[in-house]
Amino acid sequence: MRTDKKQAILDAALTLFTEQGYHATSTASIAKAAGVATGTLFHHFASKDALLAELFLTVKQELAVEMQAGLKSESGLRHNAHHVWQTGMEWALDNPQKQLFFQQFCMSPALSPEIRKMAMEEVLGFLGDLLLQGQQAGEIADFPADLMLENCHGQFLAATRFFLDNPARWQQHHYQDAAFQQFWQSITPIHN
Amino acid sequence: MRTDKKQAILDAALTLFTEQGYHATSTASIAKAAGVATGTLFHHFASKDALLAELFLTVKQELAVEMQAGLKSESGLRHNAHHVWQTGMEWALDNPQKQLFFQQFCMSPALSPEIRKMAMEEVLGFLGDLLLQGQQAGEIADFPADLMLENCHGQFLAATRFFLDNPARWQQHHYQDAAFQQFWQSITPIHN
Amino acid sequence: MRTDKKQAILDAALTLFTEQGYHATSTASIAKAAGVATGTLFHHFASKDALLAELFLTVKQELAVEMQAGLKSESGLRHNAHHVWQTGMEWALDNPQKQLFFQQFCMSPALSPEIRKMAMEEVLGFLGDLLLQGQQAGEIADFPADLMLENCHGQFLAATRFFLDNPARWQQHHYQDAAFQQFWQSITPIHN
Amino acid sequence: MRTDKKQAILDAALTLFTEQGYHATSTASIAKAAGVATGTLFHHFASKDALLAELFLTVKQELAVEMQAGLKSESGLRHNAHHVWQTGMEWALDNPQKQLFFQQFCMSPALSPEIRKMAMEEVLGFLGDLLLQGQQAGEIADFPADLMLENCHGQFLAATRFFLDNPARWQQHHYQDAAFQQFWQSITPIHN
DNA sequence: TATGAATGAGGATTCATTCAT
DNA sequence: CATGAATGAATCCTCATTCAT
Repeated sequence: MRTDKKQAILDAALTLFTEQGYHATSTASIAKAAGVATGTLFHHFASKDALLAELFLTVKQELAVEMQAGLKSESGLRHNAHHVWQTGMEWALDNPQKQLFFQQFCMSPALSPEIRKMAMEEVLGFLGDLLLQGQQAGEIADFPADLMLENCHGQFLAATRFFLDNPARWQQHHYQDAAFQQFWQSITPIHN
Repeated sequence: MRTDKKQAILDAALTLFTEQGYHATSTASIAKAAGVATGTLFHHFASKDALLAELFLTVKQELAVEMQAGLKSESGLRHNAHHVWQTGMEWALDNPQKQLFFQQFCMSPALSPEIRKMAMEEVLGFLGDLLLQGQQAGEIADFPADLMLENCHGQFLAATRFFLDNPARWQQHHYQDAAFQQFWQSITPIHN
Repeated sequence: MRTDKKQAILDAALTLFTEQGYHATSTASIAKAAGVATGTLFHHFASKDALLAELFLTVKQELAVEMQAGLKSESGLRHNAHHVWQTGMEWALDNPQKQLFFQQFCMSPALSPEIRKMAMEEVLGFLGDLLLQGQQAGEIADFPADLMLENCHGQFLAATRFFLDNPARWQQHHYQDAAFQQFWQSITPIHN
Repeated sequence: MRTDKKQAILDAALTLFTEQGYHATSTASIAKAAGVATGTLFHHFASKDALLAELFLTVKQELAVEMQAGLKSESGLRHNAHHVWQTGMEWALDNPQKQLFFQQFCMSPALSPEIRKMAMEEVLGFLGDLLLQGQQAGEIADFPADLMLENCHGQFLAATRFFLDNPARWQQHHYQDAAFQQFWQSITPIHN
């Protein structure tokens, strides 16, 4: 009951920001959609910017938690990589709103660079570790880690974009497999 | 002399939209930065939206022209792929403003979907042809073409993002090579 | 303990109203500065207006009490006049916050005219009596009483304003003397 | 025609600020009273604060010009002093709105200290010169100049306050005379 | 008494667009 | 073509006040 209205505001903002964009969404419309008064929004968030920032961090954290959940250190690297990729894709397809939100705002100047960086490190941090372990084990190609990380991120965004635009394809196994296969090939050493 | 002011407006808009975002940039500030009166902007563009659309198409076309310039049908596929990739990267690094602009607006709801689609097909069209030829020749992996195209786009965006953020890396050959290598591995058949 | 919080609110309001003005000071900021919850303010005062009114009357009364304290009917008029002037000045300099508050609000439309008039008569009432006695004794010039009263008030405000702006001057005796001397000359019969 | 609307805004602001106070007057109401759109106000003034500042300086300058108009260096000091006092009083009574405005805002925190100081020096500057000349000629009492200036200002404010509150008194010559006489006595040496 | 979340009307300011010059 | 004053709807945010706890 304490966080009821605050959560309602976050939910409404997620939908509206994603559908209309940050600037095109008025705080009044968010409040209305959340079923609260305009003042209430500003009781919980210092400003519209602060609302966006908190929303972004919240969503990003949710994905991060999800992806790290089933990692097992005893499994092989390929297995773990596939698990992370698959979990991420499924989360994105189960939460299209959130993925579209993320897709849109991870490049937008509406979000302050600090928040963007903070959110990125939260998710990409553990991925970086995975890559490094793989390189040491010789299972991952020996490209510069920072470049690879950015590339992985780019492929993940592209894949979710594609399947969100063409949901029917997600049901076809060779599409699912191709998406991961392409990703995996790009980061593994050239033979095998 | 005829298009002097129009060009000045386009230039100013490019910079301001990129730095501040579409909605955060007022037409008045664009006019001021371009050294013209507020009214002048509306002599050359029907609306702010129209200005953005024209700017986006202009920039996109510039990149498309650049990338297709040196293609030679008699060269091998890998050669041509590398040429396209390299040309694209160099254009992006030579025109950071434009690349950042593109990066930002190709996902933004500020741009109408029609314009976005129009621009995309202009660039990705010829790339799609390239991929198809490659698959028929067995030089490109047999993944679904639409998925691959999206993935290529994603990797290109990721690479430019990386090198624009870390310009010094572009001078290091192993970074340049790794970027292309990762891309190339992801689309070629399993290396045996 | 009963009036602890009420007094804290009055104190905080005095400071904030003086520094920022009535309308620029929110009740929330007063409550915060007083260390109480927003609602508490409205348990002790019916409204923000009522808080200002009570504060004004309180401060004004304090000055009135101070000035009348040492009056002795057996002393000469000049002595008593000097006593009142000096006491008033000292109070103002010892309570700069309160004097500034008074200075600001005795002309402001934030205060209802009734409150203003009530407060004025409280202080100026006994001064009017003093002046009248002096005129009857031939020690005070024969100017219209109402005009003189306003003039005295104006000179008092001017003097406190001056010494509050230039505190160091108050240590110089010829400044202190000159202030009173100017006041005294203005109300005594032509010196022959 | 150029300054038509700007002047209308200044006029409307003068009336409304004086009657309701700065914060209690909305920019929308000023625009409405001036017969212009809300946006127009902000086309001519950067902010509500800037409008107040410009208004204050304008009004103050008008008084300053008026008071210095008929000064003649060949006239005696008393003559000039009376001229300045009388001119000031008449201006105040002819422009009650402006005098009330000034009365209210010369102490209000709504006005920035810099603007206040600037305005004061404009008016009080030449008065300071007059006083100094008088002291050198032995016609003005030898009180500290800065203190005297503040005192003169205070008496002027008090007198205009009185006559604006009691307009009928201004028709009675002994009231007019008494006001000046009190002022004059306060600044002249003790005998004569 | 005390609290502080909730309210929603109201306020300052911005901005795309128009139009008379 | 070019100008820039004018427009007024729309926006973000504030704030005095209430009330359930």
